[in-house]
Amino acid sequence: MGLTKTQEFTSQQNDLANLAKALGHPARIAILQFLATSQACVCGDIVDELPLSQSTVSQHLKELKKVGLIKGSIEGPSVCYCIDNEAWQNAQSKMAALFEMYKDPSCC
Amino acid sequence: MGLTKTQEFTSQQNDLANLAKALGHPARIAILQFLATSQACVCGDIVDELPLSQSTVSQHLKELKKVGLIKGSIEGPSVCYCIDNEAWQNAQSKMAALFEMYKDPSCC
DNA sequence: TACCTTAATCGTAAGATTACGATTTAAGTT
DNA sequence: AACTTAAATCGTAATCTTACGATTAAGGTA
Repeated sequence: MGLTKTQEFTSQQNDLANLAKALGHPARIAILQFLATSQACVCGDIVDELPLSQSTVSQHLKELKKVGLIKGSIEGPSVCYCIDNEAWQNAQSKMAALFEMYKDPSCC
Repeated sequence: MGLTKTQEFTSQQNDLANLAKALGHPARIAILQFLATSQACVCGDIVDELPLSQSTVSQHLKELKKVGLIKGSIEGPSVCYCIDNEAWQNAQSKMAALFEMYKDPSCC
């Protein structure tokens, strides 16, 4: 098959899974870390920072844009990328909420 | 190709990506939520809780075991599943650390 | 021993992901 | 208009993922 049974789960579960999926590649983690630690917007020198080709990096950026974590604004001939603050906060709290569901181990 | 260039990234980036990947499916989110909210260990009635076949659920459980988030102990004819407290705490702080890298938006 | 239950594994099909080179698109420059 | 630069998209190949039915393995019961 190969296709997830999305409709069988809640939208919260799907949202969180999609967010996690977007974080599920070291290149995308690296991109986010790079954007998070750079003070200003980054005008596309992300390709030079990563050990991947331009087209592959562009594909990863697309994935991150899809879940809203980053946004790109056209700045002359290049594109400036930065983290979307609102989406970032939202993702942070959603992920935190998952981990906070489990507290002390009542057994095992 | 289809294979991730793991060796080109740091082990921290790979670890976090693998963790996120494990969370990147609504069924696995559902399993974790189920285990997290149930007080005691769950003796394999997870299949009944999910809209998936027994073999598919078993496969998802395997993925979660692979990253250590859950563990299963044989209890007679069935298996008791629960969240691995240490791995859970570890995952929580790793994920939190990622989100804490970005603070206030310096631009955009 | 034969039977039943529970869960893992096998085999397989459909589809998604990752990666790259090549091409296209868009904006600025000469 | 022709050229350069930056980034998205296209086309494609290899591999991974998701899902299910069928089978196997392990443990308990009649």
